[in-house]
Amino acid sequence: ASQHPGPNYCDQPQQAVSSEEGINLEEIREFAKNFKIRRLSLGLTQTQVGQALTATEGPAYSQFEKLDITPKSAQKLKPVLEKWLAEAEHWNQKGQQNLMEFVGGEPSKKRKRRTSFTPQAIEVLNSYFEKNALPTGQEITEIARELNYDREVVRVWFCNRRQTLKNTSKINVFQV
Amino acid sequence: ASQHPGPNYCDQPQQAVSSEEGINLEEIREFAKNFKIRRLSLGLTQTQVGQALTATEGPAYSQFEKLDITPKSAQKLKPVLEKWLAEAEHWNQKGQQNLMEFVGGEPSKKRKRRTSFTPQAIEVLNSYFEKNALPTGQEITEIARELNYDREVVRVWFCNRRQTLKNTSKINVFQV
DNA sequence: AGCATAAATAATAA
DNA sequence: TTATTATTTATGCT
Repeated sequence: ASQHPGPNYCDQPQQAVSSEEGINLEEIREFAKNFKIRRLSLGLTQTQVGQALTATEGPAYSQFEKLDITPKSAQKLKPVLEKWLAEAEHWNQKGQQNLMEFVGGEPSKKRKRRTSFTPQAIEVLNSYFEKNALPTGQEITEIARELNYDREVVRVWFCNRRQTLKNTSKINVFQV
Repeated sequence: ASQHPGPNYCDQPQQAVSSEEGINLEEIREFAKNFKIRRLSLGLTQTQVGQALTATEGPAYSQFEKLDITPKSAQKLKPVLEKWLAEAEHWNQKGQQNLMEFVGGEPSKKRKRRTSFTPQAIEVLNSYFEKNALPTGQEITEIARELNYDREVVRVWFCNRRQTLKNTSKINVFQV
């Protein structure tokens, strides 16, 4: 029977999976149930919580809204939810206004939208890279200004460029 | 009849024709499909076309191929795309250099040939993956050597394998 | 003719 | 910096 014990793309989610990897689904379900009760006590809807969390924690947690999530993410999410809820309860004690403010108005730190460089920009970046793969902060700033891209985006581009160069070069200098 | 659920790039809205405004959606779909084929024949990426068009015509092309666009904009965009593409093809006839100049970028560097793993190799990879979805660099190197594949290819395989696992194996942990 | 997934690369975590 | 994730692109296949 042990032909393809592996992760199963095609099947419906099963009940008792994933005790592998040390993730305790039962525990997570228990937590979720409890979480719901406490959420309802605060008079919050799933949507409210989901949106608040997405705002503060980024889209990685957006699945919460859909209640559709992998065991792994669930594991990661649990402490975050716990902390968030505790905080919410704390504010609630000081009055519902405070709670609503906490839920409602956070600055959003979603994941940055993936920027796509124009072919021209890439050409320029590459020519700089050839000359110097490790530009100083000053140089980065200048390149960014020349290309009219955000400085941070340019900096990251150089990081990634070095990385892929390392990954793809056939001679693996760093291997033992 | 259990179908695989798979990533849910959910269904297209099934409006047949928005006949009110005399816009023929079917025709637009047809055009988009055709456009993609011609674009690929030129060796151009969506990004390249998008950027070139954004430069000359302003934004909102990228949504076009995905048909993620209102019928109205699509209608407006169609002739623009048609004209641009025809022109691109024209330049291409005079040599790829001309095309690239027209588009505005560097000559297309070819992408790595898609490697196809033998079923045996996949079996081995999967068995490794089951035991450990996150092998160290050292382990990757060894697996690659054992299977006689390029190390980078094996590394990427693990990346993608994690990715699809995450995308496909969702359970409703928060189910009540 | 569409799908599965290999490849590429921007963003983020550690 | 290195390692990994997230997102996009496009190729090889049926």
